[in-house]
Amino acid sequence: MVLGELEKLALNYFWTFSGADAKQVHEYFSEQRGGSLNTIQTTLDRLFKKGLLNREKIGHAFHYSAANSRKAFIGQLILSVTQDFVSSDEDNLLAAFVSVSSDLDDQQLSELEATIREYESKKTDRGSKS
Amino acid sequence: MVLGELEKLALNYFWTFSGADAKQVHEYFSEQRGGSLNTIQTTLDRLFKKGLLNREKIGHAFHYSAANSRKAFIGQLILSVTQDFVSSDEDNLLAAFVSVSSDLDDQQLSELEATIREYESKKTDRGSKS
DNA sequence: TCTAAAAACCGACTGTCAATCGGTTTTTGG
DNA sequence: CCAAAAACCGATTGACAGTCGGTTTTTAGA
Repeated sequence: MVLGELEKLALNYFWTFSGADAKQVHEYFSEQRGGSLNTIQTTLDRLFKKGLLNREKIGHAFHYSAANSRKAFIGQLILSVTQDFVSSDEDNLLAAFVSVSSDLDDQQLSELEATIREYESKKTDRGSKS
Repeated sequence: MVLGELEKLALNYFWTFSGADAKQVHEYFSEQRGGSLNTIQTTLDRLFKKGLLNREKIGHAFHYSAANSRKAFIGQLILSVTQDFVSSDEDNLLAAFVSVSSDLDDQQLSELEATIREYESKKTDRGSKS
C-alpha cells in the first residue's frame, strides 16, 4: 500500500484531530502548503476508497474520519511492507523488531517488553487457540 | 523507499543465495517469470544505485551481493515506512509492534520477548549511556 | 418550489518511478 | 586485435499521486 505525501498528511490529520470535512481539512492545510479544495477532496476520496477513511454525509458534505487507529494502521503497514521479505518462519520479523529496537534506549526497550507481556496475558485470558 | 516487484524478488534472491552476476540471476528467474537479461541488469543496477546491493567487477561482469542482511533491511524498512506516522513519542511504534504481535502466537511472543531481553543485556554490557 | 451556492464527481494533465528491452558502446579474455 | 560478453543509454509503457478546471448533483434557505 503506497501512500503519497498528501495522503499521509491527511491521515495524520484525522488521527490528530477528530473527523472533518474536506473544507476543514483544506483550511488547515492551505496555510502550511497551499493547494486547492479540489485536491483535498480527491485525496480524501482516494483514502476512502482505499478503506483508510470512513465517511458519512453530514448536512451537505461528507464527514471523514480515520477508519483505523494510528496504532492499528502502523501495525498493518509493517506487516504489509514486510511480508515480501520474511520467509515462512517469522524469525525474520521478530529479529527485525529487535533490529529496530537498536534505536530505542533501555527505557523504551523495557516499555516494549512490558507492553508485550501485558498483551500476552490479555491474550491468554480471552481463550487459548494457538 | 518504494521497491518494485522485480526488485523485491532480486533482493530475496541475494539473501537466499550468495552473490551472483546478472546472467546468473537472469537464468534463475527466466524459468519462473521470463524477462530479458537486460531487464535484470537494469534492476540490479537500480538496486546498486539505491545502495541495496554491492557490486564488484569479477572477470568481465559485475558480481552483485546484498549490501545489508535481510534482518537489518527489514528493520530499516520498518523505520522508514513508519516514521511518517509516529509522533515524537515512540509509544506509537512500540504499540504497533504489539499490534503486529496479534498475529503471532504465544510461542512467537515468548521468542520475541526473549530476543529483546537478549538484546537488552547485550546492549547493557557494552556500555550504558541512557 | 425554485434557486444559488456548496459539494461531489469527472476527466485531464503532470511528474515520478518500475518494468521492459532494443540498440550502441565499452570491456575483456583469448 | 577481435569477437563476444557485458555495460550503458534511451525510449516506451503502465501505475499511481498531486493537481485542478469544469460539470453535475445536492441541499439549505428564500
